[in-house]
Amino acid sequence: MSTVRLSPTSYVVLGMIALRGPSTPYDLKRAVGHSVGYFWNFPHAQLYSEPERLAAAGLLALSVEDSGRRRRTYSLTDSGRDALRAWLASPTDEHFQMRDIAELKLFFNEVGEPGNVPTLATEQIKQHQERIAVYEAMVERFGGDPASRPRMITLELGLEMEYAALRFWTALVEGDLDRLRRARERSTATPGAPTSE
Amino acid sequence: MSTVRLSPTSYVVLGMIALRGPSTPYDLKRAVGHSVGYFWNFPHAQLYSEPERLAAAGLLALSVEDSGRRRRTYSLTDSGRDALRAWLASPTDEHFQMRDIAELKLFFNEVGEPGNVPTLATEQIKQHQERIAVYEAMVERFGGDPASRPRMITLELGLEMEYAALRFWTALVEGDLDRLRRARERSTATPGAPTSE
DNA sequence: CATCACACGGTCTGTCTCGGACCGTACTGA
DNA sequence: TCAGTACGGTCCGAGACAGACCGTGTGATG
Repeated sequence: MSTVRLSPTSYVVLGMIALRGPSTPYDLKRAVGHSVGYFWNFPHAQLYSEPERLAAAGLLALSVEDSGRRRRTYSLTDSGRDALRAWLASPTDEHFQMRDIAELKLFFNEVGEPGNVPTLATEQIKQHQERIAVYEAMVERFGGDPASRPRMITLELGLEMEYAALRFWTALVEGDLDRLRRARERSTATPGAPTSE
Repeated sequence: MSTVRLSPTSYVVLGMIALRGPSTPYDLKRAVGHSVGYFWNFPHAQLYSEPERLAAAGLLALSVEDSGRRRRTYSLTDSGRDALRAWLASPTDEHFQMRDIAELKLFFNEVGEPGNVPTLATEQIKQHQERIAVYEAMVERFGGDPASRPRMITLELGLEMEYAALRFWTALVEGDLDRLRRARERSTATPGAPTSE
């Protein structure tokens, strides 16, 4: 019941249980696999340790069922729901973080062979196309279901990002970054002044 | 001289030293701050411990200078350069990872108040605009310098991503995700088949 | 009926990562 | 001479992470 620091991972767990109802870690593991997992990956071991922490903090309630195989089912307590709601309503200060090995390699490419870049770009184009196809398939499968509609919205963000990357690597391999730049400026209704901090 | 596992962080260190020449951790800290740091953040403490590991593995050479303040200067060894080059030439298997708290909140928003979403979106729009302004300023400052040109290219990727996010949140707040979708499809020369597997 | 393979459900471990608090040391200028 | 502040660095505890590993049921097979 002591207070703990809640990390994003904590909120993923709370959130998943809020959306799905009482769940075992294994349930979470599978559910995460084809939803949040796409844009916030973490090892499945966390889905066993994290609920334990949250239960210790009183945000989840544990009920152990022992018929046949041992199963720990966690459900949201009132204070768990409160914590989640408070987080959802709180301002988001951090900017998103990208971790892109390809971008790193590009940054340091001067040190290596010039030939590396086209290869890299070609790989990336393929990967992003594949990922786009996966996302599109998900939209196709679940897009019709009104119940899952709200969660599908984040897919649009994901797609937008994938396309952005795809356009970049394509332009790079075609040596046409300027056109990219121009298209970008055209596509956005004038971003306005940077609202000096 | 024993072998170590090289993480992306290791390559950031090797890469920075390759680009800048011999450096102290503090140099790296500052250099990272206004370059790689934008798309691959890590705590500065790593910039003290990581070079040590790399030196132990023979990829960096340490020279301690003791005039006045103690300074550890690391420089690239041949095998360090080789390791970096090999990495640059190696295929990149992992997809990029995003960590976006705002996206998480959006995903779980059904659980909270409906009013949260517009607020969130507005915040995000502002943040992305600010970040775009920072990037543009960097382009303006360094874009003219041919020496730093290669490294500027990654800024284009960053900008492309920022604009993608900006467009998404803008569309969301305007309730016009469909237009976003259509614009996306128009903007890309047909992505082609997902190249099975 | 025995047993084997395999999906299920879960645990554990060691190593790295992450922030952030904290601490001397020089230089600067009042 | 002293305070303030940039410099340069260390340390620590909590979490994140990958991945090896392990019991348990179940259905197929001989």
